[in-house]
Amino acid sequence: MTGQTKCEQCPLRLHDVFLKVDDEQLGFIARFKTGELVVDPGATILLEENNSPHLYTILDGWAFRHKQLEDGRRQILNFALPGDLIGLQAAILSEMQHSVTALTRATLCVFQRDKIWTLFQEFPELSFSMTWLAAREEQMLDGHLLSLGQRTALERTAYYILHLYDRAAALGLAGNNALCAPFSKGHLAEAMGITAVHASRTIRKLHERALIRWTDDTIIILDRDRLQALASFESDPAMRRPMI
Amino acid sequence: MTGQTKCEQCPLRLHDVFLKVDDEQLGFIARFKTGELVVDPGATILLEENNSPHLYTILDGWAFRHKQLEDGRRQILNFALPGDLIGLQAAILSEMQHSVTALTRATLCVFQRDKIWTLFQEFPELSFSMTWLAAREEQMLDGHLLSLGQRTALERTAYYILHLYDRAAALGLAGNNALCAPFSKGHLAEAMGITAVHASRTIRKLHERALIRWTDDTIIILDRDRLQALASFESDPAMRRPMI
DNA sequence: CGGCTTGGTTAACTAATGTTAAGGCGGTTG
DNA sequence: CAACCGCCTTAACATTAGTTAACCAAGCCG
Repeated sequence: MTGQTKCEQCPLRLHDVFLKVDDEQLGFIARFKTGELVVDPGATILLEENNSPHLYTILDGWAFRHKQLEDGRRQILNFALPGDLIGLQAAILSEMQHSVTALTRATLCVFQRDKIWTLFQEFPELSFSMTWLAAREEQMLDGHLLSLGQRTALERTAYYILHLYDRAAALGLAGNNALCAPFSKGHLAEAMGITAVHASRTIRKLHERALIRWTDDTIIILDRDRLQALASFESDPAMRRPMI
Repeated sequence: MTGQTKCEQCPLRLHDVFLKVDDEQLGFIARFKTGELVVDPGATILLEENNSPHLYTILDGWAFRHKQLEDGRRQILNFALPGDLIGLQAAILSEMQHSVTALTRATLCVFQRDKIWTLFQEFPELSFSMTWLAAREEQMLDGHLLSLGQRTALERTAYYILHLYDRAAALGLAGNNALCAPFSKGHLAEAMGITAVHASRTIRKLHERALIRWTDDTIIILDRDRLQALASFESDPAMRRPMI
């Protein structure tokens, strides 16, 4: 492993949301990791159709997965935070049907896709973790699908803010009802499947109802109970999770 | 294995969309399978919150995954066809956040969730297959998310019909541009996140433009090219896939 | 047979969301 | 400093989709 951050001293892994791995697994991960990638905000990490030989774990920073129609309409599928695995579809299905773009300056651990088979053969725990991560992404997408299909723009906005707040908070990136948002309102609109104009109207409504305050790059949840009720949001039980 | 269909003589597995497995793996699958479940149309296979000890593969019939808001608004997340794995989220994350309901009379292979760990330890190929299936479901959800977020009701309808036609056709359940649809227009509406009334209007428009014909339970694609263009649908490359 | 339910259709009307356009504000750059 | 750009906001207006309600047809059941 050639990157600057040694897996054995990974600062992210110290966080207690992540399950501990034994030394043997950690050793494999260290060998699996072939480098580190640092990207600027807005940089493309993975491009649809463009079959990348890499698999990544976000070590630091935010990114987002997105997909577009021929005419340019774009949908943000999900945001990706530290600890999230990126490029699994390409690695497993050998076909990437979406792109990934960095939202902030981000650091990524780079894994060689062709070693993934060794992982499955020699490390059942890590194979399980990989499936776990895929199943969890699926679960998040299920939630977003419910949101896009059934919630109104107002409910959707409330839901999405809570969703992101909770994910960030689990990593210590948000707390005290304050989320330092690295994304623009336009990004949020794209994730919710509404126009930026309508997102603006909708966010204003949440302000007027004194549910949130969004100034500069910080979203403050003023009344979580009412926000949750509006969104009919159910927070995920706190749960430790694997990280590769 | 106690079910009526022996894995070694599984009729579904004969289909050439499915990758062949060696005898050792097949033997494990046979032991992993603890029974067979036959359900009537409309029967609940898995219920949200209700932590089931089972994992299923659809052997025959159609089902759908869905999720609802407190007030009853319901979203169909995806349809499930023969060969699809059901309940992976519950098995891996020990938490089911959606329900699964049979659309037709369906036969399911029942697997014991607690044996899944043995699978990961002893059968790397099958572990890989499990991740493959999870990644593929994720990919389909990505597609639906793009659809709900960005396509109009008309485009979405065109997209969804093509999506289901292709999935069914890969299994020999559709062909010659005819799909024998086991779902109602209302189901399709729920999958697309529009009301049944609006779905009716939308389907009528597709009729008027001579793109499809939907009589009784059969959807006929009259002009695939134009339908694809309308939806800006890109068909998936034909690909063999694993089945457990 | 007759009434009931389910799924579907249609129309008229209402509400939600998209579109277009104009302008503001902060940051950057020549 | 001025010009410009990205991001956001607002308003007026257009379009899409949701709601309600009436009606049909088919299947089912007492």
